[in-house]
Amino acid sequence: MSGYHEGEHFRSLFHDELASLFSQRPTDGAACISGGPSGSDTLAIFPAVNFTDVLRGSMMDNDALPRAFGLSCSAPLDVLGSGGRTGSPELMVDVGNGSGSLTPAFGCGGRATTVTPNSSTSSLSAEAAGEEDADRWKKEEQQDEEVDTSKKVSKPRKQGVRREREPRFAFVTESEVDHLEDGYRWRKYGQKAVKNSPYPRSYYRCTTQKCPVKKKVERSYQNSTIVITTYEGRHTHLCPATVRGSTLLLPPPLMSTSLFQDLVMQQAQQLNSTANQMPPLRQLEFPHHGLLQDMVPSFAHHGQP
DNA sequence: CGTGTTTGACCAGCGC
DNA sequence: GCGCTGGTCAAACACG
Repeated sequence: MSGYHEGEHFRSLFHDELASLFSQRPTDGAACISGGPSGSDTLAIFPAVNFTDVLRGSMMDNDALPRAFGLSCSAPLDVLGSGGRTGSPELMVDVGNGSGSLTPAFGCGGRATTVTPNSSTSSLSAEAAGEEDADRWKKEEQQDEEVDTSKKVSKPRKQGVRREREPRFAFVTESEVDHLEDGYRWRKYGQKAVKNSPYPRSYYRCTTQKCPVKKKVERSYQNSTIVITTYEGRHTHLCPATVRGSTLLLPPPLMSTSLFQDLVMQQAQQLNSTANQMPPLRQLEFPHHGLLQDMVPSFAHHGQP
């Protein structure tokens, strides 16, 4: 779809932040989980927080995630779609500096982050493109209201049906593989060249019937080892990898990556939903890998509408 | 044959 | 109006 011109600004910020992130040298304060896709490690970067605390806290406290990203709890989250808008609300993380910059999420609040060779480094922006979408959707709303009387569309478009606002979450992963295994099955439906980037952007759709989730995968033009995965929407089904027995059957890297992404998405979605609607997730135990299995039953609940 | 990928065409929105 | 760009579609193709 169009209207992503604001996204160019976002992408610019995005890449700048990435560049600064990966140019930083390690210190303490960055939490991580090990294990990653395709045999590499995944580091989940959080600004000056301990991931264990994030997870533990998040299981018990809806403010944990925004705190983890250095967001003030007073105004960390702006749930769009509340202004009389229909459809699912958009989760937008206002990073709190008023500029829409991703600095707190990626800049680690002035702290550096460990990135080891051979490692895959992941960071998350819950609705990284929130601000752009806010504007875009306002426009779309206007267009929706104007309804297609003037549009000459060869293909029939749903009339009178408002597009639902899907939550979007961007993951930044350092990996040599473009399409990171995350436990879900995806069907590629498009690929486009990205402006100012030698790397194309791939479009994937969840293959599960009626599941609206899509994701975009592209590489950073500044650092070809960085893969930016943007998820849009929420799964209406269980993770196939989880359903197939248990994640214990998955190789550890896959397991942790999937669970990590699931976890963060879950958290973001949980933050996005009205409080207390979701069943409480079980407390996690970290960093014991084996205890990750305890997460599985909990995650079996998420993605449920 | 079912599933997934590739790829060119198409559409919509924006800026000039 | 035109060109550019992001996003999607769908036919052709590949593969197990």
